Amino acid sequence: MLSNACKYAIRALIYLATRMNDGVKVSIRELSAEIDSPEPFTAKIMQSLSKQEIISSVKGPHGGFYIDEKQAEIRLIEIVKAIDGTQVLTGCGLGLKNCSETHPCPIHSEFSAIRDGFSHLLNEKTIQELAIELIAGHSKVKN
Amino acid sequence: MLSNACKYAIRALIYLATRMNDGVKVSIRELSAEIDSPEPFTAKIMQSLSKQEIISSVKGPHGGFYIDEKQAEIRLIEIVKAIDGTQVLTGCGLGLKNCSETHPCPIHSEFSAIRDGFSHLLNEKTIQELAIELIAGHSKVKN
DNA sequence: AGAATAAAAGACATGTTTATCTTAATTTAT
DNA sequence: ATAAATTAAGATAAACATGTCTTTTATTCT
Ligand code: FES
Ligand code: FES
Repeated sequence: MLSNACKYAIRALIYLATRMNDGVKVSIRELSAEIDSPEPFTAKIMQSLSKQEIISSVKGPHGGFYIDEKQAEIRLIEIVKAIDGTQVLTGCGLGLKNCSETHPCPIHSEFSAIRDGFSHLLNEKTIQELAIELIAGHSKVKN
Repeated sequence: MLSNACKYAIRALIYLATRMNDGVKVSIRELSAEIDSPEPFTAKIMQSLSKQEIISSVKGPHGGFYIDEKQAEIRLIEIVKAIDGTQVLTGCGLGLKNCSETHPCPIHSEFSAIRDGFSHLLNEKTIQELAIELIAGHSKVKN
C-alpha cells in the first residue's frame, strides 16, 4: 500500500508531535529508536521532509528534528504525497494505465471505493490528533 | 497494493476464462498482447501459476495456456496468495511487525477496516464472474 | 523418425527501493 | 577561536521486483 519510507515517515512525525511542547529537539538516533526504524534510512527520509518544510530541523549540539504547531496540523495525505506520490490515491487496482468509469477494469467499482476510503482516511487524520491518541497510550508507533 | 506480477496474473486469468469454451489454447504471445503486459515476464508468472495448478498448459504445436471449469471457479484471493502472499491481507498499515487490537498503530481501526474490505472483495470475486462481465463488454483488461 | 511449435527452466540484466557509509556544513558551548 | 554535536549531502551497497534471453523439454504434425 504505502512504501516503507512513507510508513516510517508517518510514525516519525506522529512521534515528533508528541514531543512538540517539551522544547527539546529529537536526534535521529533517538527518533529511529522510538519508532523501530533503520537509523540512516530514517535520516534520509527526515532530510527530504525537512527540505519540503513538512518538518523542521536544526544542526549542532542540542539540535535535531521537531515540528511546530503549524506542521502538526498537516494531514497524513500530505506526507504520502511528499514521499510516495499520488499513484496510491488514483491508480487502477489491476494496473491499467488509467482508472476511469469509462474504461473500467473488472474490479473497478469495488476497488475504487476501497481506494477512495483509504484516501478519505489519509485526508481526515492530522498528525496532531494521532499524536494525542499516542500520548494517551491508545496506540503505538514502536513494535 | 498488489505487485505488478499479481495484477498481470489476475488480468491474464480473467482473459483466459473468457476463452474457456472455445477449445483453443492461448499462447503466451497472444495472451500478453491481449492484456498489455511484457511477454517474457508474463511467461514467468504463468509458469509459476501452472506449477501451482491454478492454470493449465500444454506444450507443443497448438499448445498454450488455458483454464478448466474447476479453475475458473477460484477466487481472486487464491491468485494473490499464490503470488504476493498474505501480507497485504493482514499487515499493519504503518509497518508495525504485527497488526493487532492489543498493540494498534495510530490508524489501526480505520486501516484494518479498509484492508478487510479489500480482502472481502478478493474473497468474493471468482475469475468466472469477472470473465462474464468482460465478455459482456462491461470491463477491460487491456489499456 | 524428423521437423516445427510452444511451454519450462534457468541464467542474465535492469531498475527501484531500502539501507549504509563517508564527508561536509552548521550550530552551540566552552 | 576551537571543539563537539548534529543534520545535510552524496556516494556506495544490498535486496528485491521487474524484465529479457537462451537452452531444454514435451507435443504435434508431416
Ligand atoms: S480501472 Fe481499475 S480500479 Fe479503476
Ligand atoms: S496495527 Fe497498524 S493496522 Fe493494525
